[in-house]
Amino acid sequence: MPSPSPRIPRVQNNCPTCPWRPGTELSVLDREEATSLDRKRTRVVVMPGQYVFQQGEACLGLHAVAAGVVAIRRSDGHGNSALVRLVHAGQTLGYRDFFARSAYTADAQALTRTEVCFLDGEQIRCLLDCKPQFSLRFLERMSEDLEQAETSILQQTASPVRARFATLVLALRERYGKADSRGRLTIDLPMSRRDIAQALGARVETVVRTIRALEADGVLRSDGRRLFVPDLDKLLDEVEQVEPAV
Amino acid sequence: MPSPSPRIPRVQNNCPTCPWRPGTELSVLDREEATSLDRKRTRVVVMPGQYVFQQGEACLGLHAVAAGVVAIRRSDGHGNSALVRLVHAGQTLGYRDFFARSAYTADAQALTRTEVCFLDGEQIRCLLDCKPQFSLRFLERMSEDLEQAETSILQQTASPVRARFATLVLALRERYGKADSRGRLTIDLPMSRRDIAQALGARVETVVRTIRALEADGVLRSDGRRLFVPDLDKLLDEVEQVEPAV
DNA sequence: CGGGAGCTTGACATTAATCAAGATCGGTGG
DNA sequence: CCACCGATCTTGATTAATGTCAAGCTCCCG
Repeated sequence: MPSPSPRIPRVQNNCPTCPWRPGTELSVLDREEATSLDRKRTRVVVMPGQYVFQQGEACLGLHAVAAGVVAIRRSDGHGNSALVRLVHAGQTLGYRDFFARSAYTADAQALTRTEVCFLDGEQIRCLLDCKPQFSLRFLERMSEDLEQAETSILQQTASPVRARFATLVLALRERYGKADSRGRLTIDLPMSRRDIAQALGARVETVVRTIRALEADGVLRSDGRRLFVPDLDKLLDEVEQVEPAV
Repeated sequence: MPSPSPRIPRVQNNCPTCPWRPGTELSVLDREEATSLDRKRTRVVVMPGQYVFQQGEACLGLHAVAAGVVAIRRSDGHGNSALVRLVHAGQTLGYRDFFARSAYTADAQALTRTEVCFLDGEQIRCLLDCKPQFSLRFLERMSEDLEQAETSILQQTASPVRARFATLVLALRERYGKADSRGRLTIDLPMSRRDIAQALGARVETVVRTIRALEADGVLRSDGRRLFVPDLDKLLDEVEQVEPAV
């Protein structure tokens, strides 16, 4: 079933029984460990536009998204910023700077109403020390993120905005799309034009025009944040590059 | 010859006494552990242009660069590729796909004559399991790499090629530059124009013109792979963006 | 010497950014 | 309920940055 989080699961208010835990790095913890982690856990509700953390703040532990979507942004001092990644319900958040023992080097901004648990750093470090599999899970997780970051670097120079947009839509499909019986796809984008632009490394105007162009070519139709994709293959074609035959 | 790495240290042919080890993630190993790792260690010499590993190959362990420089490249199937990072003597190599338990997702190409040790995966996994600090060191290392990758994503859209080139040169300064008594800098780039272009996400022609422009503005002089920077401040200024006063 | 790879330059094409209005949407207070 | 407001989205005209294509050049290596 392709509907990962249309309705937000009722998240239990403690770690040992948290329905998200099996899917996270915390899955390797036993009940006792989860319980002790839970004791110092705190949870906050973050409204759209608000920040879970911001660049420069001290990183004192790990976050876990219980509901909602969070955008990770990097910005320089000149008003430029890039949306580096989305973090969804059921994922841990802000582990990078925690492991680097540095202050936050990115902003985490809620895109929707979001609930976030905060896990005490000292306890996490303790678990990292005595539970090798815990570290290993994070090594895997960070590998994925690094892999995606590198893909994104390559794509930014190798593909035009149009193809990058298509790639983004396809990536969002799994979480935010649903197909009808005829295979036609509806995708509710979790982000604004501005966010899309920052994720693609382009300007808002360029994103809008790109969407128009795709509409003109019958690849999709767009209504605000809702996209209709009548034929997935056409969208997939957009990702491909023109390559002269040998 | 432009002597890329001034003098290559005489690297001992075994892990426990390897002069590089203290600076790597392997520094947390005790003598015994290093010795056992050494038993299955192999070492190869890789000539410029040759690959330590290539995209798609199975990843069976870790590499460690004993001498030389290795470029990590990602490429798509259309002849595009990006140079995502350089790995220098004294650094481990290829850990990302090892932790992800996947085949290599990048190429590692020697830029100079390079010597590389290969460490058996099974032994590494064993150490990861019983030596928490070993994993932690890799978590730190990967954090840095991820941080740099994200910086690079931002920079690619936030700064023009000229500023990106200046940033690259400044990053290479520490390893490949030397200053004379008057603070004038000479930097021997370890890479070709093509490599520079791929690191900047630009075309070779654009890189050449950018260097010309910097010469015209007196920021540096260039002779093949050798750069002269008469005034470091001017180069630092190139990294800055124009920002209107408040 | 000769040949090829890497480097350089020029002319030109193209993508995407910039600047400048509008249009639309969503919330808020009258 | 409606009018207004700011934020977001859209569109058009223009420009700037970079890519593309096509030569020549240079240097190293056989």
